[in-house]
Amino acid sequence: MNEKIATIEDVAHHAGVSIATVSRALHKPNVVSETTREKVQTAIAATGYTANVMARNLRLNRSGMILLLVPDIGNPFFSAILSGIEKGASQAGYNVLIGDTQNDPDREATYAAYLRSNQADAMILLNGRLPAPLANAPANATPPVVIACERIPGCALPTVIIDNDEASFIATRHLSDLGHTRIAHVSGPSDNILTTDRVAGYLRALKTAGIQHDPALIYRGDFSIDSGIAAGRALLADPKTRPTAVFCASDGMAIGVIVAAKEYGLRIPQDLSVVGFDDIPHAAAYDPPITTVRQPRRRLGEQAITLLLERLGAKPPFEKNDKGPVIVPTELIVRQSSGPCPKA
Amino acid sequence: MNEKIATIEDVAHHAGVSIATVSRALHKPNVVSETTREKVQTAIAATGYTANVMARNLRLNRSGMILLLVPDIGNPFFSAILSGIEKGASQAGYNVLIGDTQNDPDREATYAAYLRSNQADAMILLNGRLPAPLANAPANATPPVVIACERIPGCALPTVIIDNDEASFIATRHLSDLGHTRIAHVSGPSDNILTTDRVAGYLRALKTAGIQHDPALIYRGDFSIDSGIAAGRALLADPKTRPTAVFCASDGMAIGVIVAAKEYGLRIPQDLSVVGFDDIPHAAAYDPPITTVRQPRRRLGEQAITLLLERLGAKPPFEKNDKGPVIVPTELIVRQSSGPCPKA
DNA sequence: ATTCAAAATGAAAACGTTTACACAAGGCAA
DNA sequence: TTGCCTTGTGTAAACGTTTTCATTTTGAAT
Repeated sequence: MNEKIATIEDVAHHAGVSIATVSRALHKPNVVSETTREKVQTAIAATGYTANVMARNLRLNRSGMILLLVPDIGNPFFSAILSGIEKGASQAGYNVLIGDTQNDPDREATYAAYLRSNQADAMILLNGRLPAPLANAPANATPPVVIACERIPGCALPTVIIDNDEASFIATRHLSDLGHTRIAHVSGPSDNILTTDRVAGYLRALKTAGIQHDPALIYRGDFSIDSGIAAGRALLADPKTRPTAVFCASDGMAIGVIVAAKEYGLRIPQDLSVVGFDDIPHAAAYDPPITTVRQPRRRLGEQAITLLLERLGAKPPFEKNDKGPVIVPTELIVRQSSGPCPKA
Repeated sequence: MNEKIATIEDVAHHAGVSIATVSRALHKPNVVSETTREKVQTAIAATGYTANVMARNLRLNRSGMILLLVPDIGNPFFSAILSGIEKGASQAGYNVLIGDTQNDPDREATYAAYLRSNQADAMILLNGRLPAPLANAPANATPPVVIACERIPGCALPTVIIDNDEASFIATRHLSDLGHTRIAHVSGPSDNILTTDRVAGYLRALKTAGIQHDPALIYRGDFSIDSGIAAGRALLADPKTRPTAVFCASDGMAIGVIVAAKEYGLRIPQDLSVVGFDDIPHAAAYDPPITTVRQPRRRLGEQAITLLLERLGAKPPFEKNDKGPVIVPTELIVRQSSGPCPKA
């Protein structure tokens, strides 16, 4: 019962063979004879040997790690995406290392350096920004990187996204179809590509419906409940200019708007229709249950890891998809927070 | 512009020194002369050298990884804990590798083997169960493992938890103080130590208040919204036996109970008081805002990583705590989902 | 028996570091 | 001058694997 951890040499010694044979017995069983294979197996059992992964990785010049860059791991929105990625990666024998960048470019750069220093074999970006070291990389050899969630304009790397413009269009059209003409939009931070796309879809739907766009009806939030409350208070304060419907770029903000609406004594959806985005679990259990755009988050993660594994030459665990940016479909889930426009 | 990644040897060559000197210039700057140090620095800049972390780790026999075992990474409850751990770990130069066990003992064992195979230096358990390889470990040398969230009875490893019994006691007492005598409890899965502790606190509070315990008023859920809805339907169906207050072991279940209560036309809190557990962000924005026990989740993560870094001999980034299981304080947040017992 | 291909094995190099040890140069006291 | 400590540097071993290449063993065909 020696405390020292057994190495391949201990196994070799114990089995009376060379370390090369032990290694082969493990990784190329067909090339080693039946009898020695058994000897090695018993020796492994006897010594309690576990391969030192670091030594192997050094030799093979790989790390078995996939680095996942997330702006904020504390944000539950990413949980399901994460889960999908982790599932696929672990099936392919990879581990997922999560890098919480906190939207700090320095931290992004630090993590991106993991690729160079062999700490990670590949990377998935959930943060919608190309880390500096990558942006400067030579164009001839594309790094093993996949972008998910937010497309990066002008970046040729494999990408998996939802069609934010279209999803936003459909959600807004749902409201105009209900007869609403004063439809507000609570968007995300202005430097966010999601915001741009969703605002575009919103405006397109207004135009299609022949509704004149009122710039005062767009409020910039940050996806949080609190910013939704602020948006609601701002948009609903004046009964004269008050919209009859609000389309929010996140469910959290939709909840916030409803909280604010109740402060003003407005009933949902009789006095005000509210539509969210994401379909987080709480959207269905809210009072009233929230009409929202469902984002297939786990699916998004699965597609991202699939793209990456393809790129790495491993066999992807999920169904493959065509070339070009992969677009996972969204779905408008109509619940009780949206209804016909009240008579004036 | 050679595509090959620069090694320490390239740097040494470029600077006209030995690789040993380069290594020393990086890690023991005071032992190398000013002039060579500069030569090395320029050589590093010229070659774009980044140390191969795997080679270093092999040599140093460490991995720089802290393995975090989570039952389900898709569950947002863990997000904030995660965030606290990640912050502390990265400050101490460690990376956090998240292992999603999906409550599968096999996966737990697989991940626990990372410790042996040098893929991880230490481990934090969020899943309330000791992986098999650890349970069989020799008692003399305790592995670098910290347990968080759920205590493991009879396990001497460093642990950081909340006082579930006491928190539950206080929440229940809050209801009895409001005059309620028929107080139901929606608990978690029965094999969960959290459940045991919270039920105990609930019963203790009833006893203290001189309330006769009715076993029919305990419902087993699984912390999810859906199980809360089921609990609410079961407990509230019969107006004759209906409780006037429900204490739930999670906010999700509290929301579920409220959803069910509204189905029966019950007003919260006039007809029914509901108290939750965790204080997730949505609890405050629900209608009505939910009275709940706040779990300092980020704090919990911080304490866990602190304990672990202490164990590893690194200097902990957060304030140290005394010996014994660390107990992070909870707080009863009284909002509008709980009120006086209605007159009969 | 002899020969030869096939099969199985071992010796040793390589992966890129860190560090113990040896050594050279320089300064200072005798 | 000699000796000796100090300071800086280089040489080479070590970390635990995988894999190339050479060598041995096997077994069948002559």
